[in-house]
Amino acid sequence: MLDALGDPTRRAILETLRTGGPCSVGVLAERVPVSRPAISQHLKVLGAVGLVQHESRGTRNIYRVHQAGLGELRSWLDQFWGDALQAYADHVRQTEEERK
Amino acid sequence: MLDALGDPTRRAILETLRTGGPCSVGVLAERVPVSRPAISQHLKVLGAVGLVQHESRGTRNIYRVHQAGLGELRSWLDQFWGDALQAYADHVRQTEEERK
DNA sequence: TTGCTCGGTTAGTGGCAACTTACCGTTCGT
DNA sequence: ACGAACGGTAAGTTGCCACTAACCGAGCAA
Repeated sequence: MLDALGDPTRRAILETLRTGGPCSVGVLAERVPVSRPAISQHLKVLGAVGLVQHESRGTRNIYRVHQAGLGELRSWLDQFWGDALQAYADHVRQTEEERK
Repeated sequence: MLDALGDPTRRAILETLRTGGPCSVGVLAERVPVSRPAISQHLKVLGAVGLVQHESRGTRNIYRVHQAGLGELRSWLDQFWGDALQAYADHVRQTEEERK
């Protein structure tokens, strides 16, 4: 998930799909400065983690961003946020007690 | 930001700081299966993007997760989410009109 | 069917980044 | 002041991954 978002090219693909709406692989290859096979490989990765969804229309595949992956990221972030605050509070309390 | 979160070892460091609370570099090196210099380098990266904060206490540096970076990630995610929905709605409306 | 376009797959290469080893500055205890 | 512990930095190596070139299958039009 975060591994998928770690690559700048994959983020550029997502950005293109976000701002321009769903489009085909060929169009993506025109807008993102890498070859078409590279686009395919990145779309495979993005699809595996649920960040992208595709729909066959004739010979061309239309890709769009998929909210499922974004939702997973959001819940992960919320959990991380809460736990970090909790752990920090615990740590403060613990060091307070050690000071006594 | 997302580049920093793209590395598994860095996520392990954050996970350790999250669950165990703030701790020193040496302790982190014990809990995460990499050498101490590697920990230092990763902490440098995490600190550069505001995901981690450190505080010198004697010779040892205590690191903890910093909410600033998490907040930035959250706002980015929220914006991305909204724009994706908007772009999708636009695309649906556009294809509807093309169908006529 | 034949030709054409679109796109996924494979093989191979190059570059980057994560890791370790060695070194050095800093700070505390004795 | 001396030694030890802690941690950041430099240099060097290795492994992985992003990329391209070449190939192949699938669907549409003539």
